[in-house]
Amino acid sequence: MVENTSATMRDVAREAGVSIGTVDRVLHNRGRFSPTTGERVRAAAQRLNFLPNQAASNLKRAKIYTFVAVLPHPEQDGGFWSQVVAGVNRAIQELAHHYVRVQFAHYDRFDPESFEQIAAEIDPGASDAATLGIILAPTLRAASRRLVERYRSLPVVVLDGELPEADLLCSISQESLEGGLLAAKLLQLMSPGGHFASIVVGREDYHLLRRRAGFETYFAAHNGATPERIEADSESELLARIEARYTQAPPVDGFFVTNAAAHIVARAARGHKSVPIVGYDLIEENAAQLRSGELQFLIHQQPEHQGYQAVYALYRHIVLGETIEPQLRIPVDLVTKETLQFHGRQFDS
Amino acid sequence: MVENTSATMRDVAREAGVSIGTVDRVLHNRGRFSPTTGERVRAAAQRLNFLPNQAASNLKRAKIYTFVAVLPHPEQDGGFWSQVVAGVNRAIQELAHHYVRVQFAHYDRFDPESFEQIAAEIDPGASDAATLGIILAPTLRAASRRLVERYRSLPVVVLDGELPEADLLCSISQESLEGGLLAAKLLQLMSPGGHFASIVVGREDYHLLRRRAGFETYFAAHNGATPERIEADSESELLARIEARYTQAPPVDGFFVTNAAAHIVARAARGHKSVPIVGYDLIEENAAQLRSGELQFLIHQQPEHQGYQAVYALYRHIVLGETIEPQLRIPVDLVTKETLQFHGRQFDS
DNA sequence: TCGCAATGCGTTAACGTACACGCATCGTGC
DNA sequence: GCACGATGCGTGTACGTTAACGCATTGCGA
Repeated sequence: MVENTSATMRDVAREAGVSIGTVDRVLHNRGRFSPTTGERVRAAAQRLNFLPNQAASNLKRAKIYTFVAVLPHPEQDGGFWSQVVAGVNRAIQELAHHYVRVQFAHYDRFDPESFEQIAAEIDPGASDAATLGIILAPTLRAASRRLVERYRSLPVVVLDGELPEADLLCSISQESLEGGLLAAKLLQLMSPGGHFASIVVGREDYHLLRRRAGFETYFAAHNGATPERIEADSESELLARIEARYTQAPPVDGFFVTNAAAHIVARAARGHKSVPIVGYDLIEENAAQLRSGELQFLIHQQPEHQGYQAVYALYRHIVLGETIEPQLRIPVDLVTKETLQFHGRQFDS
Repeated sequence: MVENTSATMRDVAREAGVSIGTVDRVLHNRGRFSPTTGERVRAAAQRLNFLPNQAASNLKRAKIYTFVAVLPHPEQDGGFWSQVVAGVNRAIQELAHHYVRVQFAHYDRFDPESFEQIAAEIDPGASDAATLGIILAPTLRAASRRLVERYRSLPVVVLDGELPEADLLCSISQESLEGGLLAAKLLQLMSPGGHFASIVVGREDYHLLRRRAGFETYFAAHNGATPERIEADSESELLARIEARYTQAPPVDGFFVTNAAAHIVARAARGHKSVPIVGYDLIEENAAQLRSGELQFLIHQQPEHQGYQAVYALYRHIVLGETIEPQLRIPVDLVTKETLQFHGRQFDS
């Protein structure tokens, strides 16, 4: 399959008729060699298919790689972000001997000011403790864009969202359109011909708007219906809006909640005619309401996995120098009352 | 968070008042040290929270690790297994410099003889080329059990299935019950009160039987109905059985196909009244029928990811000496006609 | 008591790369 | 003709672990 015994610098040196010090300078482009020597060394490396041994290189360098994870406060969105943090921490554990350190910088998902503040604290300098890579949850679209722009030199991994037109190392996320399309199909199965509403909490979040777009696309293609839109800029505002909506006509036959706030919609629905709700994220409140039958379907987006993969993407790019796939698709993991039991002890009924 | 500068063997040696050679012998348990020294070294290691630096260890050892992947022929199950192979190959690529080699051993999923034959060829010896770990797809349950028993000394990673009562390093798989429960719920949404049938191709496959069990559990709990069972031992036999079934009463209102054979059921259904079909796996035929509307839902189980993770589980256990989670849950990734577009270029409509 | 084996433990040379040093050589300016 | 900087390249050591080697010390039977 793949040749296992790759050539070493010593081999290249012998092949090129120079010392391994020269090979090092040529391959790392740190001057002090003549053009002809450089050419000879590069040719030799090519010929022997030389690839540096990262283990050895790492061992010698023993430099500390600091990444920063820019995420909403862990307790926001019903603790959703703490699941991302857990995945980041698991990766840190595994990478304990690989000179990787991750700093957390948490902001308030509903306060762009707080984002700007922590963004300013990132140190992209050249010191030993300087930040070398960024993990970013782009719930605040404009501010996130500015962040990427500001630290243009640093690789950025975006998770749980998209940041179009930004220059990213990689984005890790579910396809937002996919979730919206699936939610639409499920709601239509549960209430054929019904009048539905999609809910976005935090208008700045591109990911949520795209989920809504997927949702609306489905109906546009299937029965030409236009679902209603409900928006809010905080969870308390959402609660009030849903309660108000219940007093108006026509009645809503089902809700698509584009983020973890489904439990709030279900709470507002208590005491009224029960309608199906499809939402996102396996946070505790949502799980409880799934179990009680107040929510029908949840789309889980494996936040733990996303956090874990984000750290590894940076690690593999920065430390190992590997090429990273620019997109990592997170599957649409559908959870119902019956399948909750397979999602970890904390949700066992 | 986590201390980054972990202690080295030299630190442990100083702390315990012995040489680093002794530390090595104690920590690797290769004799030639007194019980008291052993205790002192272990205590020192504990105190300093010593964890070996894998880069250094690997660098020195430079031994080749050979794994074997025991899988059905890639083209079986509509090419499903070639997707697993692709994931294995991706992992091999990434581990090119980490002294890992994987041999493929393919068997015929419907012929236990062929399994025994390749099983006999595994070399668990002590030579340099000896097999050090096994990746196994347990579609043939009894033979798989014998394989694990026979090479008891080797760690085994099972993927795309379960092998209860066997001593495994790790199993990577969707929860079979989960898929069955979800399929049942979807079919019931599509044909409320309908009469359904579950299909198992290859009675030896425990995974498929468990999926059926999940399916039947759902109905037992919800309306007390008992879905019908259809079985076959090859795809051609299945085709015949389904065609025959269409001539009998009562009509079936929906099929749950527990593996990739959904396209065969859909083919047999042509010309008859269309009923919903829920099946598994995003192979080409299934994707085409999903697009044409002959299949309604497919449960994708990320075969590529499973193959990739299987290699890494062995690598992390054998080469890095890490502790492996005994279960890796693969999410239930639900695909519909509308969301097919997000599953790679080959399925673009 | 001697001798040989077994046991206990320290020393040391790799593994492949990074990087600081330092020795030549050559060209240039005064 | 000498000093001096720039250029070219080799040497040596360090990173942390492994494992072979070999020097002590102890045990035990004769």
